[in-house]
Amino acid sequence: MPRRGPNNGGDKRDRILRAAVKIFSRNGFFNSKVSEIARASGVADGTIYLYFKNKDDLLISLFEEKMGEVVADVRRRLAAGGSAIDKLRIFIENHMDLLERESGLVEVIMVELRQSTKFLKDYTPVKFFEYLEVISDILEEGKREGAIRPDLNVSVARRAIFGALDELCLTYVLSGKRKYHPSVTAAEVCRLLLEGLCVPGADVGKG
Amino acid sequence: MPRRGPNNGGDKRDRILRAAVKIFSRNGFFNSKVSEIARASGVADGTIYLYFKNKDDLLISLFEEKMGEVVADVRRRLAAGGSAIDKLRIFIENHMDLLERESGLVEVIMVELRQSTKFLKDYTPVKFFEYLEVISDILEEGKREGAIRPDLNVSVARRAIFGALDELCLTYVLSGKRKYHPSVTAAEVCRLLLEGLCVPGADVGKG
DNA sequence: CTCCGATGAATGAATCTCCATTCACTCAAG
DNA sequence: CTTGAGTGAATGGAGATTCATTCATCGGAG
Repeated sequence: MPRRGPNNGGDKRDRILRAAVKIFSRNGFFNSKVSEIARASGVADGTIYLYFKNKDDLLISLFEEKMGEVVADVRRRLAAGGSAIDKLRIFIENHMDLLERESGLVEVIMVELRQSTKFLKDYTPVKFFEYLEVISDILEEGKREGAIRPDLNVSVARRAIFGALDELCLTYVLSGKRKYHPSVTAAEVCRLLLEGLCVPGADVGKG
Repeated sequence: MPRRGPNNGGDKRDRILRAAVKIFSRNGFFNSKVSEIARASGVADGTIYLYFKNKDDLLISLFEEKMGEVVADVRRRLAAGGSAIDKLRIFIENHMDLLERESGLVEVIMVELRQSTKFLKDYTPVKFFEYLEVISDILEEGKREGAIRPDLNVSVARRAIFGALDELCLTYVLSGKRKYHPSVTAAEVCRLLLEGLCVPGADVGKG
């Protein structure tokens, strides 16, 4: 009884997505076979095409749906309140911590999103932009509170912050997760971003 | 006379590499055909295999040799002297400026290097590490001069700096080079890195 | 209640396309 | 004549996608 019948339990689509995360993160999109994903999700090759238009669509759905969960989750954590600086800290810690909770997903996003954003025609990474929005929101709030420089260019800063975190996650993953534990790194980056590289009060030659 | 004969002028290998940069940056590694690169470099398909072991090797050679030139070039610019802070500024401006001078190369490195570092067995991006070394050297020098916080974790900071720059370059490229001119962005990032996000003297709640 | 045809989810072998790589051959130069 | 760089058509393998087929389930008829 548990094997056949239409839409056996309704979890097939999700099983496929989860398997895709695993396979894509292990081999990369181009080196992953649809048949591998089928095997890993306990489904026939053809079944994947009942739920996704094609291999590209599988990857895009993965980005949007899983990234959507990540955005919703971090928004929930931030809603708890606190100052903008607190929130930035929470955001950063949460980002680095994703590596432990959802390492496969983070790896796929880090490594494949660029490729896809650049080469897949008519794909806009909507949920990824939302993630960047979360950073903007925090920075703007910080300005209002007077904690963050009012002349900060938020749209450059949010990219810089994301880029820094992303690169550090990548380092962690590529090192076989041996160097720089996420929580240690998070603290270090927080300080770098908040205080900068210089010794307090040093003349930096503005301009 | 100019068409036939062994190693016609000795520039074939370089023509192939240059064409590869163009094609890979346009289509991505996996969507590029070896025959396209052959056509673009005015060479037969088989000729490519006289100079490179296979398609992967072509990409790796491209990374190492072109990146090597980039490293040598930035080192030359930095040798001029100045304070560590000046040098960091030069480094950042140079990095962002590469997008104008060598956009194809920068795009290939940004988009393909991650894939390759992660999935190509036994490939260590030596020249890329050297590029990171350049940042470390500047930061260490800054510590010695007393301009940079002595407790800064250099190996986290250099990755964060690279990541920030890389992401900003990517944004510029993906926006069709319409948003955030490199030189403007460079100035903004410099300030972010040197002074941080906060208003001077603000309490950040260290620890 | 039982039987039967309709439905459509699921399957996975077969197909179809694509492309990296090879290699038998060409020919300029020494 | 010999050498070997260069060629590009042919090959072989891979893997995305298709589709004819299977079978659990369901609803209506008897």
